[in-house]
Amino acid sequence: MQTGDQELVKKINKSIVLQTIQASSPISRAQISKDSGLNKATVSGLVNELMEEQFVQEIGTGLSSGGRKPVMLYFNKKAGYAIGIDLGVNYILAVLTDLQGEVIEKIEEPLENTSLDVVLPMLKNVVQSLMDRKPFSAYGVVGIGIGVPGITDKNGRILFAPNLNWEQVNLKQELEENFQLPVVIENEAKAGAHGENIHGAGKSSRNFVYISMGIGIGTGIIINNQLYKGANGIAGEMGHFTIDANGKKCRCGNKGCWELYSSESALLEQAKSLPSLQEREISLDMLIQEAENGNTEVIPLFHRIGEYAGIGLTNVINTFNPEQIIIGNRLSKLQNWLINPIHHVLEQRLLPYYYQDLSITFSQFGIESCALGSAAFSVEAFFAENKVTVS
Amino acid sequence: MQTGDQELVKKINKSIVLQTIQASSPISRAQISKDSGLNKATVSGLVNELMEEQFVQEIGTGLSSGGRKPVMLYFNKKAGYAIGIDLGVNYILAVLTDLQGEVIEKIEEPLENTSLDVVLPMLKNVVQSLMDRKPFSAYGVVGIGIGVPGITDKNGRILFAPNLNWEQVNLKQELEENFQLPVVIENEAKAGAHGENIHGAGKSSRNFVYISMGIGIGTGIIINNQLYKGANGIAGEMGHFTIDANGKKCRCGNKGCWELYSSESALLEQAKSLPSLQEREISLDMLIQEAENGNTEVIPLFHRIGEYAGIGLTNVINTFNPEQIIIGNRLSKLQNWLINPIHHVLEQRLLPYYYQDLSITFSQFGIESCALGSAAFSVEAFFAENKVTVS
DNA sequence: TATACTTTGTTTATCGGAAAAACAAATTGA
DNA sequence: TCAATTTGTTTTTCCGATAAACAAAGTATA
Repeated sequence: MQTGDQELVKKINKSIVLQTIQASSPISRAQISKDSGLNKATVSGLVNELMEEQFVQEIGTGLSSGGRKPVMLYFNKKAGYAIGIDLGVNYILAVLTDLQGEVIEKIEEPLENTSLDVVLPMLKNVVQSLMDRKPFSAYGVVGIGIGVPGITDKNGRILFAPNLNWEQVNLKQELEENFQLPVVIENEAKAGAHGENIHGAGKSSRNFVYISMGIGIGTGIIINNQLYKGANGIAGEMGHFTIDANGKKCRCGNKGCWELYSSESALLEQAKSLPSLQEREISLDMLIQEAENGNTEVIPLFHRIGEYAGIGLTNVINTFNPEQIIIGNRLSKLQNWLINPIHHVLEQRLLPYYYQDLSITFSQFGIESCALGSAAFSVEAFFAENKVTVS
Repeated sequence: MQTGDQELVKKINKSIVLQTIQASSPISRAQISKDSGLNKATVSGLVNELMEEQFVQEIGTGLSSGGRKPVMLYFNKKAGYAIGIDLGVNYILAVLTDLQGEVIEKIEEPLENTSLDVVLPMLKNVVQSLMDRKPFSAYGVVGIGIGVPGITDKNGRILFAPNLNWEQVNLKQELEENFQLPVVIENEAKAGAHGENIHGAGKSSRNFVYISMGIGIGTGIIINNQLYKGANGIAGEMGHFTIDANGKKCRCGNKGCWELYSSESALLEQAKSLPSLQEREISLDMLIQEAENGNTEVIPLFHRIGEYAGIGLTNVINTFNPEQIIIGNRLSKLQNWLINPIHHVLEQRLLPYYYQDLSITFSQFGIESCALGSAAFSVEAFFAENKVTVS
């Protein structure tokens, strides 16, 4: 049981100080004291510790406001680095970020074969390349985070990833042994949600749902600035809720799942039967091209996808009453065609109390949310080790 | 911002001590120390304060385990009382409970007219009757909690209660002025969920969803032993998620809402067209009677309601990955007819990872969950005032 | 029956950390 | 030049948890 003692108090306050600096740097000790409510002396002491630990540095003096000039502090985001990877179904996107989540290096590789024998060596290569390119720093690379398109348990085991055709894969152990670094494995949508929460469109919301619209639909639920994982860590499979009780059979066992009507798969499937696209190679980018050229079959198709997105979102919103919905992953490219049908459906189907304070946003990072969120998981694990929490 | 200081430490530890006593009374100071990890001296001090505040009392000595006999402590649940009310669509159920949630007095009255002019005086009467019957105690009645069938905002305002035909009602203010006691207003399903979490079937789960199957379907979401309310306090309207995108129009604006297929309304509506029940007054109790007598039209109807309950539950489970689902309110009386169809549908539609550790339970209190949960809200608010938290 | 050992609960001493107060340093403005 | 102000450190005080010592009350055993 977690009891209260001085250590806990210090951890709480040290976190407050560090977070204040991160959020408002450059900032003086005096200002931190005013913002946080902590005593000046307390702030001074904690700042000194953080400086010894290399997490905070003095940058010089600021402007006087009628007295002694303040010494400005900033968060030393270059004290260490993290690696974040989005293991997609047909690509690997890997980034090296600093402690603030800024991308320093980036590697993107296509994935033609998803068998573990192929993917694992590729992953190791990619990680090694990024490690080799890291700048010198106090703590070096502090961890590796990976977002995967499937459900994972609390120990980082991949239970089931249908689109990769994986079952029961212990990627975490494999990589930890190889690199001697802590590895975090999480579902791709959960990682994306976290990425948006820490660095992206969800920075100012405490309660939102991130909808990853890719090959399928995954979701990440942020409650009180924390990722909700559920009892076994597999909450958020809202792509598989029924929106048509007697609809098409889904691979998951259910019928009429949302993602059968509103996802990249659904889009490509439906595009196949458009007369104007017969005998052509169909891809997302190609459809976008067609729409931009004014193809009068593709545009209504996009609208229909948007309407079904709205129907699913109605469920999400009735369930969570979020401040915000963030739509990410590949279909966020369709933003311009989706946004109106979505709003139209929501206006029709939602009670006004749910709709009035709600904002529907598209991902700031497009496809990078997942890799950034994964890197952020590693950064947090590192800080937690150091008796500080950031988020 | 909530900073860490000694006061916080004390509050945390005092809560731990009180909760340990509540959970394991009778218990000695030494045992509390072992269970909680707090030092003996710390426990002694905090227990003394709790005794001064009348929340804890010594009951005598226990058995020796080879040394000095322990002094046994218990939670003085009679130090105060709370009033909890379930404002149903056609009844008012009010209870007077002790601080542990044990029912001391109970009043149930039918409600023929839901206009505020009728309901408000009745409510006041019922509360006054319970107040008059309260035993003598240190703190008296500490608060009033009310569960209502509608959505409420964070200030206890009833925004919209379609079945009562209420909009924008400030019940809280009205009653607080009348009784000079703190009043908590909450949605009926949220209160029920809380009741089950504190005292009922959900006592041993940290993550569960309570499904209130009454005239409609409401839900209460418990995450980490806490009620999730959403951004505006109106999360959990899962009775209104679409399970048939092009289905019947619902009063909420949406189409194909779950509660149109699996609720008391849906049941009664469908029962009307059964040949064997023509020209008869149809009610829930009457249908149960028929089913018990082996009516071969009613039993399949119950099964169908169960199947649709299962379809909705699939969505709930894919979303939350809960440890437990608790089904309460009036349709919990149909437990014996619903449970098999529900399990059958879940087995078919859920991935095994969601199903394997999940338990589907029916409410321990039947219809009383809401009143008990409402009373519990008041008790907690009272303790929070006293620098202690219980839950 | 005496004595050694255990367990319980209180008292005392110590320690860590926050806050308040005092102070030193740096700057502005009159 | 000096008063007023702001910043940041040092000193003192206070609070609460913990550890250690102790007192009280029991059991077990020779």
